[in-house]
Amino acid sequence: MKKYDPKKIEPKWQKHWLSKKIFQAKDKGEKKLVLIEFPYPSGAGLHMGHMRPFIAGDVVSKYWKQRGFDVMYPMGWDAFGLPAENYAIKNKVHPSVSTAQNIKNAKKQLLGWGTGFDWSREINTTDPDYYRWTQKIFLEFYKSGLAYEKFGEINWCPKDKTGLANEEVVDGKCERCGAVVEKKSLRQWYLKITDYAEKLLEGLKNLPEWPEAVKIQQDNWIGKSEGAEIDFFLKFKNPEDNKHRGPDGKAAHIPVFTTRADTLFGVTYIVLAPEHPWVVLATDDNHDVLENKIDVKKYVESVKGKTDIERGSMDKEKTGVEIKGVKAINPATGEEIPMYVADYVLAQYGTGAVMAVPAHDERDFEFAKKYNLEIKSVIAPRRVDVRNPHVAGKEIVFRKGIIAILYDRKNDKYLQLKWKKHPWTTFVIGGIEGEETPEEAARREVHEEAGYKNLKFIRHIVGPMQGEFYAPHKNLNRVAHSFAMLFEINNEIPEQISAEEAEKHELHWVDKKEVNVSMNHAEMDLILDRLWNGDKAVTEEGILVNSGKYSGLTSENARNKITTEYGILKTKYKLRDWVFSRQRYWGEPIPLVHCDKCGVVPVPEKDLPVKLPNVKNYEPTGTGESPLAAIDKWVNTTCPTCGKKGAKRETNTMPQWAGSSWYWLRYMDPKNKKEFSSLELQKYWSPVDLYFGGMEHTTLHLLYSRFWNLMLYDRGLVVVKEPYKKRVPHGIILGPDGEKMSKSRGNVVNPDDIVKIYGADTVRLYMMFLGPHGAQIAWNDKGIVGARRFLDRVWNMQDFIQKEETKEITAALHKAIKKVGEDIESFSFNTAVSAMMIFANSVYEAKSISKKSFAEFLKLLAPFAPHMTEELWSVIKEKKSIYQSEWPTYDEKLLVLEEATIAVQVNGKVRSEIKMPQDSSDEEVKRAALIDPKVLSHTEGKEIKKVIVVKNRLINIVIL
RNA sequence: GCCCAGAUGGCGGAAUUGGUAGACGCAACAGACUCAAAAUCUGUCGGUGGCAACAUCAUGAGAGUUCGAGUCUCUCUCUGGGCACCA
Repeated sequence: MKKYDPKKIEPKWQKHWLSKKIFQAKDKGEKKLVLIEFPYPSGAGLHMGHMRPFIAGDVVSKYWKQRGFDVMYPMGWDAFGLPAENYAIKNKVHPSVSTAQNIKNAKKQLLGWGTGFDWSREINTTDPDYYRWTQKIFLEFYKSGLAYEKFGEINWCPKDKTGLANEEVVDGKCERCGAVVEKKSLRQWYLKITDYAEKLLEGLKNLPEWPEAVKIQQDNWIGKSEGAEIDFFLKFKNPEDNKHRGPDGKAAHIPVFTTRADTLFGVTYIVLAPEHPWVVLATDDNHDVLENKIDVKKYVESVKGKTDIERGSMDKEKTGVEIKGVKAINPATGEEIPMYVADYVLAQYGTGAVMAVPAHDERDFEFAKKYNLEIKSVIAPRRVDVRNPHVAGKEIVFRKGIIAILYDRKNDKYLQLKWKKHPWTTFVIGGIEGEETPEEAARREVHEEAGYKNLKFIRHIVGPMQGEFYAPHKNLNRVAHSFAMLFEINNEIPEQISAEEAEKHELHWVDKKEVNVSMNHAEMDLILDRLWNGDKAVTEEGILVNSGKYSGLTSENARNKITTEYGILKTKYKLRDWVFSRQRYWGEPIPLVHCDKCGVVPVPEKDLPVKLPNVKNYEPTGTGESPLAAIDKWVNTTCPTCGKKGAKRETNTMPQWAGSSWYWLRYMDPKNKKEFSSLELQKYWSPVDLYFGGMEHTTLHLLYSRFWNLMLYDRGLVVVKEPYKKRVPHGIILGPDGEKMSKSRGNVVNPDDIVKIYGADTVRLYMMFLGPHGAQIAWNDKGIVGARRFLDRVWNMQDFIQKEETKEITAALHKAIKKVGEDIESFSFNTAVSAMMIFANSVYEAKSISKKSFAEFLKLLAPFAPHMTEELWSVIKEKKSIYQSEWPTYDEKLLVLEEATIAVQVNGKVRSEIKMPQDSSDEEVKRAALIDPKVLSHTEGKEIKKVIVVKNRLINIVIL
C-alpha cells in the first residue's frame, strides 16, 4: 500500500472530473440548483471567507448528486467594480485585462480545492454578451416606468467619487471604502423600488425556508408603518395672505404624517424639514409672507450640504427656527400653534412635516424643552394594580389625585408615609377637590398630612396616570388620575398635624435607596423613573385625556376615530428609491440616448449591447460626471428615434449590484442568444433550491435581486415570484486574532498556503469541522492536524479490509449513514464529520471491516474529501466515479442494539445504570432499578412517591 | 434607544429538542515502539474532597416552572450583528 499523498492524487482527479464532465448538469431528471454568491475576482485572489461557503455548497451539491439529482452548482464572476478600475488608473492596464487575469487565477484556486462547479455555465458580468442582457433588463424597468431621471440631493462618496444608493451607506459611511458620505445635488437615474415595497414585504411571507433573521432585517429595512395624514391649515398675520387658494382649491395647509393620531389634541406646534417645499417656496424671492424670512433662509442654508453624520446623530442637540408671521391651526382644538423649521425632521420620509406632541414624543419633548414650547399631556398611561384589580360588579368611581414627593435637600431625604391600618408605604397622596389645580391640591394635602406650608415647587414628575384598582376600605372600584410632583422643604419646622391625620400614618424621612419599597401604586415605575432620571415624554399608549369627546377612549380606539374624522389613512415606507447611476467607468453603460427633439430614448434592443468604449483614461472626474462624458466619439450619436445627429449617450454607468441582480437566471440558459433565459429552462430550474450567502447582503443584493425578479415576473419574463426557495447565511471567517481578516490588520490567511501543506481534502474537511455553518469563527490552524490524521487513518483502513466484520461495525456504519445524511441536509457539517470520525475509531478498535462497508463509508466521505475517496474508490476496483454511485441507505433495525443502557435517577440525580433488553416495559425497568444496590443505598427506608420511566433511556425514582 | 443572534472545560465545539452535560477534534499528561527524536499506537483528561468506591459543585448571573432544565418563563450582565431623529 502506498502512503497517502494528496499532492499526487489531487491534481489527477481534478483533471479527471473536468474531462469526464462529471459535474455538468444535464437539464433533465429531478433537479437541484445550489447557488453560492459569485465572487468579485480581486487581484488578491479568493480568501478563506470564500472557501468555507464554497465548500459547504460543494458538499451539499455532491451529496445531492449521489442521491441521484440533476445538480447544478454554477460559478461566475461579478467582475465590474472599483478595485479593477482603480488598479487600471494606477497601472495603466485596461480593467478587462486585469479582470481576465484575476478570473484565471481564481478559477485555478477553485479547481485546486476539488470543487465540482459546472464550468460549462460560467458567466462574467463584464462580458458584453452578458451585460447586453443586463442592459435589456434595465430597459424593461424603463418601459415599465420604473426607471426615472431626477435632479436631487443624493449620497456621494468623496473617495470613490460616485453617487451611492441608500443601501450602500452604513453608519453614514460608504459601504465599500468607509469614507464619510456627503450630500451632493446631481442628475441621477433611479429605480422605483418603492413601488415594490408592498410586494417585497408580502413575498417574505411565502418564504418558509428563509431564516427569520434575514426576513426581519428586510422587513425592517422596508419599514412599513400605517398612520394618518392630517392637514394643518395656516393662518398668516397679514389677512391678505390668507385669501390665496392652491390649485386644489384649498387654503394654505401643511399635511403631516403621524402614527399617533390619538395624540392630536396634544399637538402644540408643527415642524417642517428644511427641504420641505413649502419652506423653499416661502423663502424664495417671489414670496414675502414671513416676518423672519432671512432667519429661516439662513437656517436652511446652514443645514444644507451637511453629512448625515454631522446632521444625524441623535446625541446632537436639536436645532431649529420658528417661522414667524404664520401659525398653524390644530384641527382638533382650533388653537393657533407655532410653526418651526428644524432638521430633526426628515424631508424624505412621510410628508416632510410632523405634528409635534412634546408630551408623548421624545424628540418633540427635547425640542419643546429647548425652545420653551407648550407640553400638553393627552394620554394617561394605564396602570392596573394586578394584586388588587377591579372586582366585577362593583361600582366604578372616578377621582383625581396627587402624589406629592417631598425632598429635604439639607439631609438628602425623601418623605414617606407608613399607613397604620394598611400595609402601605406611600408618598403624600390625596384627592383633588373642586376647581383645584394639582399643585394646589398637593400643597393642601401636604399641609394636612405633614404640616409643611412653605413648599418650593420643583417640577412636575408625571401625570396624569390612570390607575385602576379595587378599594377594599370603600368597597368600590377606583379609576384614579394622578399627578406626581416634586417639592422641596426649606428648613421649615412643620406645624402640628391634626390628631385625626396622625392616627392614619407615621412620617418617615428616608434615603434615596430606601424610597419605594412597598408603595401600593402600580404607577411607581413611571414615578421613580422620572424622579431619578428627570422629566421625559410618555410614549406608551394609554387612555385619552384633555381630548374633548375622545377623552376616556383607549389610544387604539381613539386613533381610528380621529384618523377618520381629521385625516386619511396612509401607509408609509422607510425604503427609498434606488439611486441607480454611478459616475465611474467600469460598469454597464446605461443604454439610453438624450435627444434634443425626442427627449430620453432607449437604445433599440438590436443595438445592444452598448459597449464600454476602449479608452486610456478612466479617472473619475469628481464633478458628478462619468469619465465617459469626456469621450466625444462615444457620447455623440444619432437619435434612434428621429435619426437626428447630435444626440448624446447617457454617460452614467450602472452600480455594482446590477449584474448580480439577475445572474442566477443566466446560469439556467447561459448560451441563449435570443433571450436572457428561456422560460422553458427557467421552468425546469426555478426556483434556486439553495442559496448560500452572507448576512451583509441581506438589504443589498438579496433585496435588489428579489426586486428585479418581481419586476421581470410582472412582465412575464420570469416564471416564479420569489427566486430563492431557501437562503442559508454563513458566518464569516475571522483572522486568528478573532478580528475580521484584512490586509491592513495583516491577519489574512491564504487558503492555498494551507492547501499546499495539508492537501485540499484536509482543508475542506477541517473547514467543515471547524464549527456550525452559521457561526462566525476565528481561523486557527491548530486543529487542522486532527483532520489530516483522520484522513490518514481512513487511508490506512485499507489494511483492515477482511471478508467478515463484526455486528458492531455494521451497526456503527448504519448509524453513520443516518447521521451524515441528516447532518448534510441540515447544514450541520461539523457533526457529520465527527460522526465519520466516530465510525473510523470503531473500525480501528475492531481492526476489521468488510470491503462492502468500506465502500459505503467512502461514499459518505466523498462530499467532504473528494480526491481521496475517489482514489480509494478506484483502488478497491470500482470503475465509475464515486459520484455516479448511489448514496448508501441504512437499515433502521441495525441501528438498535439488543440491550439498552438505562440511567437510574433518584430525585433527578443519576445514581446508577442498568442494562435491559430493548423496549422493556416500564414495570420491568422499575423492578430492576429498585433492587439495584446503588439505588437501594439511596432509597432504603424512604417512601417512594413516584416513578417516571422514559423508554430505553432513563428511570427517575422520586422519594421524600 | 429599538430589533436579531449568542454566552457550555485550557481551546474549537456536541447534546436525540425537557431525560445520563462535555460527543468529536485540538492542546496537555502518562505509557508502548525507538539508541534517540518525530510519526504512530494505547490510556488519562471540568472543579473540589477522597487511595478508592463515591460524594459534591458545575452550562454568563439571579429567580421560577418541573420528578428532572444547557434546553422552557421572567429579570439582569456581557459579546456579536442590524437599524437608528422614519414621527
